[in-house]
Amino acid sequence: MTTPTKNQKAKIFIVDDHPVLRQGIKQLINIEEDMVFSGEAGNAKEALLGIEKKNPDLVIVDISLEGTSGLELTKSIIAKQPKALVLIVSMYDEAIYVERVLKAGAKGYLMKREAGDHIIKAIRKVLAGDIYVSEQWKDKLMNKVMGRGTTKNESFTVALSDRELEVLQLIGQGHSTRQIASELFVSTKTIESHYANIKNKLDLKNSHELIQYAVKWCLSEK
Amino acid sequence: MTTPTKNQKAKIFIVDDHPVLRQGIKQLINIEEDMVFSGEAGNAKEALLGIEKKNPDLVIVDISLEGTSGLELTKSIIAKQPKALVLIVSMYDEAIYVERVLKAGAKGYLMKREAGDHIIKAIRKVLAGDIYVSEQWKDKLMNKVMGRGTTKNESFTVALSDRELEVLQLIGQGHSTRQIASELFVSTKTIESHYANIKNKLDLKNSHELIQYAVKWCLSEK
DNA sequence: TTTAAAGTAGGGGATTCCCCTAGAGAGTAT
DNA sequence: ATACTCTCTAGGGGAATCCCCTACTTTAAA
Repeated sequence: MTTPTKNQKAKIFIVDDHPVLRQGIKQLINIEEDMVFSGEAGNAKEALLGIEKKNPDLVIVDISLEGTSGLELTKSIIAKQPKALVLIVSMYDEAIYVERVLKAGAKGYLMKREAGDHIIKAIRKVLAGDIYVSEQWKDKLMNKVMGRGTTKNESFTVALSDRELEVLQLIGQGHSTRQIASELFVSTKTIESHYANIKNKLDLKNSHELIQYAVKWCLSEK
Repeated sequence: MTTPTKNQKAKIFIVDDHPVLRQGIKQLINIEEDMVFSGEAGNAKEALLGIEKKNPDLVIVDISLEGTSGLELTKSIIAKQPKALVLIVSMYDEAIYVERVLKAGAKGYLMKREAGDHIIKAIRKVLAGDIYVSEQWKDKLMNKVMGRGTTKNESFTVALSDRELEVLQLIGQGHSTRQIASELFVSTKTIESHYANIKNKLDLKNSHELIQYAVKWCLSEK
């Protein structure tokens, strides 16, 4: 991957299994003067081949590819080209993905629902060497990083305690408060406390959001 | 809604909350000589206003709109204009949706993953007064209609009603009972009833299992 | 026409949620 | 050593919900 000079257009490669969406992004990119559509792929295999061939400046990757996920593809790309610029697009607006994606080495996370000019903005920001995340997540991620006070910002994954992690897993498996309490041989009140602490740490509004988070977390750990 | 004469281009209206996707479809339509992009909307409310104003020949509706679902929007459109031509596009590849959508009055069901020329093909078919469904679903739907007497429910979610499915989705998105009730303008008691019915139909023991199921189902693409 | 299903909603007791406070023990910084 | 922080534990109490009922209306099917 080469850095484009000021007179060269940045070459953008798109990996998404929705042809129409590729078309839409392609159009948006080619309207701009400082970037140009370089190639596309509908799955991870084609993507790795195409990227090697076209040597783009930035790769846009859909996180929910069929077969190999966008997350895995990102890791593969970064493994081959540590300096590669990967911008993830996703249907999901979930912190769980934002964090994982950035940890995997991607330089940005963008929701498909966001308007077209956001995509261009995100591309420019990543090309400039910055990290792009939506405004709404910037705050949340900041809170998470800052909230731990002195601890180093090596990871976004919040420092849940062992016990909290254990409870989170059981929640994700669909167990009720009472069930969890009896499985861990403690009071339901204790589990309620863990609920509250986890919710605070993860910045979740209510127990439904917690369960949602827990289920997603359990699924993504596989 | 007026039928276009042979010399008039068919006006196509797009409802989708992904701007990039609208852009992509718009491009594909405007390439063709017998159709033209007429207008767009990102949600149900804008859609109903825009459709009334632009009076398009065909409306493309994304099934997974935020707020009012594409299914509900389709029903509203058909209620206002029984002869309206609605083509549903979806990220999802589920029989439940195909059936539901056609029962709601839509004239076609198309997956976003399908290539661009399929969309044009689908639009032409619907404009001609036919029903469009993907080849793979044609057979399945036929089998279902034919052999309805003998075969039982092969899929769990098939048994859920429209409303129940809507509630399941909102649960999967992490909304609370109260939230869902106010979003759907009904009593919390009604939502509780839906909870109970869904649990029975899906054979789930408690609400935590229901939430777990809902989240997984939402993630695995409705 | 009868039957069934869907959508609505209420009663009422059991349970859980969600805001507090709080103590014991482990680890850490000054 | 002392003070401070974090973890794990658990309770009080009111609000919310769950979960078992019943029940009415409307629409669809047999």
